[in-house]
Amino acid sequence: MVTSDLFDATEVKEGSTTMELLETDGSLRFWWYDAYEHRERGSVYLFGKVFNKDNNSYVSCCVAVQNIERNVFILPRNQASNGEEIGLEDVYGELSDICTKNGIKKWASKPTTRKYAFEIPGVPQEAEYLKMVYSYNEPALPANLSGSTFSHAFGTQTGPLEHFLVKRDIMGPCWLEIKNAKTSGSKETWCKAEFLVNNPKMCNPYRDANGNAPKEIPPLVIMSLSLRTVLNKQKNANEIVAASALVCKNVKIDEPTPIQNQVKIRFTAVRQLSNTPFPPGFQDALAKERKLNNTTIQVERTESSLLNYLIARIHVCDPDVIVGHNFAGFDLDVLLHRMKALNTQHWHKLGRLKRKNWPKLQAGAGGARESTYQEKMVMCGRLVCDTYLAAKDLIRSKSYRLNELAKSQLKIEREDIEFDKLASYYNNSEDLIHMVKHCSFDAFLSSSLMFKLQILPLTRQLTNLAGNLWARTMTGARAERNEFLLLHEFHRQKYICPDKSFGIKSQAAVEALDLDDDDNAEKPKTKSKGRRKPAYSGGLVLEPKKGFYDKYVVLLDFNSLYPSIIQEYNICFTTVQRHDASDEPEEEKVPDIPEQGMTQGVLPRLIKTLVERRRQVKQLMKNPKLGEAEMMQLDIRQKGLKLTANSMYGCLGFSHSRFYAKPLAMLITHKGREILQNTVDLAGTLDLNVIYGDTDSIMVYTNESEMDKVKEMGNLLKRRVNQLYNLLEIDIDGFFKHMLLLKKKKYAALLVEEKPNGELVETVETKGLDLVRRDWCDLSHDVSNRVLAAILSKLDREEVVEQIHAYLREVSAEIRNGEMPLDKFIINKQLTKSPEEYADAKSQPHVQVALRMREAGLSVNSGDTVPYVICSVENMPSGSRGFAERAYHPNDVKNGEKQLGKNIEWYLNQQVHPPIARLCSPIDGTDAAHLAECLGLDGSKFTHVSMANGDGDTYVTLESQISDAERFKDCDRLELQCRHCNTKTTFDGIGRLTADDTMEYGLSCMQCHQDLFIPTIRIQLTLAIRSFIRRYYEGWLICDDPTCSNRTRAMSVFGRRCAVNGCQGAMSREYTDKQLYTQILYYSHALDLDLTKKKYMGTPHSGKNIKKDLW
RNA sequence: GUCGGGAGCGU
DNA sequence: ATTACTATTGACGCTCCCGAC
Ligand SMILES: [Mg+2]
Ligand SMILES: [Mg+2]
Repeated sequence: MVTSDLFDATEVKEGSTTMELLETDGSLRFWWYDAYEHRERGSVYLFGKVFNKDNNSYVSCCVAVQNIERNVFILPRNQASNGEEIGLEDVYGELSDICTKNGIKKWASKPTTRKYAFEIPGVPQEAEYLKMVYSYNEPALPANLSGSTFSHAFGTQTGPLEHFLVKRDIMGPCWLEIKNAKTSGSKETWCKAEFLVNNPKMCNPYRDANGNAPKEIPPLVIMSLSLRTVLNKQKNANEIVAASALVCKNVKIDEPTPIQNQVKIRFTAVRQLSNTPFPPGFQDALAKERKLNNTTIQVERTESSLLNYLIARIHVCDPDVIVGHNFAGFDLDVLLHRMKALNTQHWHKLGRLKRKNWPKLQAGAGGARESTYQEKMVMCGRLVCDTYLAAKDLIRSKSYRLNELAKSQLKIEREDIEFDKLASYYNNSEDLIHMVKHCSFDAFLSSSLMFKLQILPLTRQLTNLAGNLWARTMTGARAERNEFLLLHEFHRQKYICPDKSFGIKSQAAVEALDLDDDDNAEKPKTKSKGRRKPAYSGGLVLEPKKGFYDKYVVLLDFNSLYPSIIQEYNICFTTVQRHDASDEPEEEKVPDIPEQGMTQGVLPRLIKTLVERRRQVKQLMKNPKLGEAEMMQLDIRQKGLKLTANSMYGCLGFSHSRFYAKPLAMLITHKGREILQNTVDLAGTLDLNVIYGDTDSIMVYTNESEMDKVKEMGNLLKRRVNQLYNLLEIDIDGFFKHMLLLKKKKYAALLVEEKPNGELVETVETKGLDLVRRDWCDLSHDVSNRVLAAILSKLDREEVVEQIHAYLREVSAEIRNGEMPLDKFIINKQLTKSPEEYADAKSQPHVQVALRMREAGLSVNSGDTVPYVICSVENMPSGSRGFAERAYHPNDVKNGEKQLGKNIEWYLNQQVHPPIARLCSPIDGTDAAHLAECLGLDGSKFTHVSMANGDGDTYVTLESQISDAERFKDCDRLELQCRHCNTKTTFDGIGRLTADDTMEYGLSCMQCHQDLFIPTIRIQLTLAIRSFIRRYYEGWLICDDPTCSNRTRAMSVFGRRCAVNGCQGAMSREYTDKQLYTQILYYSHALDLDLTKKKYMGTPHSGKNIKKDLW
């Protein structure tokens, strides 16, 4: 081993007691993964593992780094108010006074050059600062400090941990080489080994002889916890009745070892309920169970003894990671509440730092909501891996309860025990055993989930990229990760970074306040719940050409658009000029892109390295000889790099970020819109039919069925687009054989992929439809899926409609017969606040159900998904108070307490029909009314399309599906007067069938067969079109009730309701926009040369592009 | 139709 | 000597449902 020769064994004097832990040169090699800062003392406790050579195993270890010093950068003013020059001595003088006033006794300073590129106006790009160094033992300088000789003081609030990590360039969990580590006299932690370092510079990331960081990391001890509680209503406390743990002693997180192959230990502790003895036969049943499953089941009399047992086991196992489903939102707070109430000794063994004082706990029974910051701090030294939080971050699911995740991720059925009835399990021994096993099983499930979702490797990767705390990555703090990444990078480049703003107003807060003052009368900034009103405009979404496409659509998509824009245009804090001195009022102006020759900014370079590293990793992954473990490691790396690059943009626009830079975010989205629009325009010039596009993608309808031609068209556009940019790249993302495009962000398509062997594989891709949303029940999903499958199939359109109708009749009968299980009727909705915080709870089913659950003693918090079923209640209290009153929890319905029945008609009307109607809206041959009838519903509520379809949506209909004769049968023919014979005849288009069944082409009079004069045609056509447009805008409305003959142009105040007394009909346009569209389309077709050519495969004798002339 | 409230998909 | 404290939210764009008026 090569060591730095500056510090060698001579420096290490003590260590005889820890000889087995130190290296031969006396240094300590330590893999750290968590830290705790002691702000006032300027010390940081690093937690991690060291190798114990005595018994060849790793032990937990803490290194307390002391004497971390504050660094404050003082920016001198150019001139004093009296115009005199200011020297650093003047600044020093004023600073001395300020220090005395603030009680700072010892400090040092020296001039230092630093750069600045952030949002505080008036700070020069580069300047000589007075760098002030002093101990954290001394008081902090006030935030936003300034004086007569200096304008700013940076870094006054920076804590020791951030300072240490940034200065030492420590990027997440890694091996550290610690010199001069001393064994600490007093044990401050529960770690097996403990050291002190009195100089932070003694801690450095360990590099091997080649200057690389070692790849291997120590195995971790992972403990999964699961609790069972009973709500004591008198004391309003969740009391613990059982606790289970599953410990994996030797987890190599970089290897994909499934949980089955891990070395595991299990134990469970269960106690009596109050002072009632266990049910008869329980001890015998336990003995049997222990033998059968070879597990430890500890029986305790009281909650207090149960907790003592648990804490003791935790201490012995000394886990590095604690796993639990909703551990941070429930178990942790409950444990702390109970240990405090029962005065449990050594409660702080839950974490690894010894404590004298209790943190402030959450109000309430315990486990009511996410743990407080201080509560989480108790855990320091042990990482908390909350599978509930992680799952929310990593996957989309209908619900994030353990049941659902076990089923979808692990393919394991978990029994749904109703925790509000937990006490009843104490009635007999079988039930109690069952409950104990269930508790233990949950510990297993949540560990399994952790392994399956690869939570530890992924979060570690992200942490290593950003250089923050692993424990923070695990709680999901995305913005903070990004801050650390930038903090590290800008510090390396000798920039002064923006300070974290606490109470004081940040740039963003000031801005927000200004806005509020300006238009106070306007609507509040928050549109709904926590979601704010947008601060600037985002991606461009093209108006879709709605309809069904039965030939190939090509999807092209820019590869990570926003990161690429940052690189392409060199967008960075350091490059974009944005302190607009000229124009004060127009704050919303998008800044200009930096000049071409400007040196590459920090941000673009950062992104570039991320992208390049990802490319390398993906290259490595192509190696077929890779083992499973290596493949997994590479894939995690690749994912982490992508996530990190992509999150950069979002954080620029985040108003609470330290690196908030709205102008940069605005510039990026502005360029994004510009790029997409340019792409659309370019496609237009290539005669490609762009049917849709969203932010970074466009879809082109090829009107081709042959893959080769389709590819050719896609590649043509791809080539032409990519010529325009240096780095930015568009790529073909897929080919859709059929596609149903309903609305912006809502479509389904048949994706065709070519396998390496040339075989074509079709998969259905569904975006945004009700099908993919959890707030529609499975019944709705199932029916929609079937209908969608029919629509996307290659069947004749008529057959499709027939099939759909038949299926709907069949399924509605099935539903009415009660053949559907209850599960199919469950609707899931998330709570975005605590249930009692809803102002209008009465009209919201999920809130109603949540409140009822809470009343039953269940924990329901903000962020939980609430399942409910809409029932038909026989004796509704006077006045139908809305459907929310009829919402019940599925368990209540199952138990049949109040004889609840699913409200079949409600489901058919509200859950099945609307999504189906939306899916079928572009499909000819059916409509909402018809679909309703098939479902056995009252179809008359829906306007018949034959009468009027005033919805305003026009659909692309397929030339191949409908003959022109059919489509244009209701259109008025074009009447043209001939200059030669002066007769007015009906002109049937430039290609037409004459009476003797022969084809006739060209612009000639039907009577005298002389050529028609083009300007006359133009005038007559214009007049005709105008008359139709006028007819449309006259806006005659008719009632759709056949018995009512109301025809009016007056728009009712009741919207579409018919104004005639007693009439229940709805008003709709007599002449609809669809009719107008079809009419104009007819004229266009009648005179379109290309279409006529295609249609009749002939050669017209008059060869001019008539269409262009006329329009 | 408007406003308000509530869902959560999309990029 | 002890204690308290923030406060923890990536962005924007686009439907869809309920209710009152
Ligand atoms: Mg993309
Ligand atoms: Mg895309």
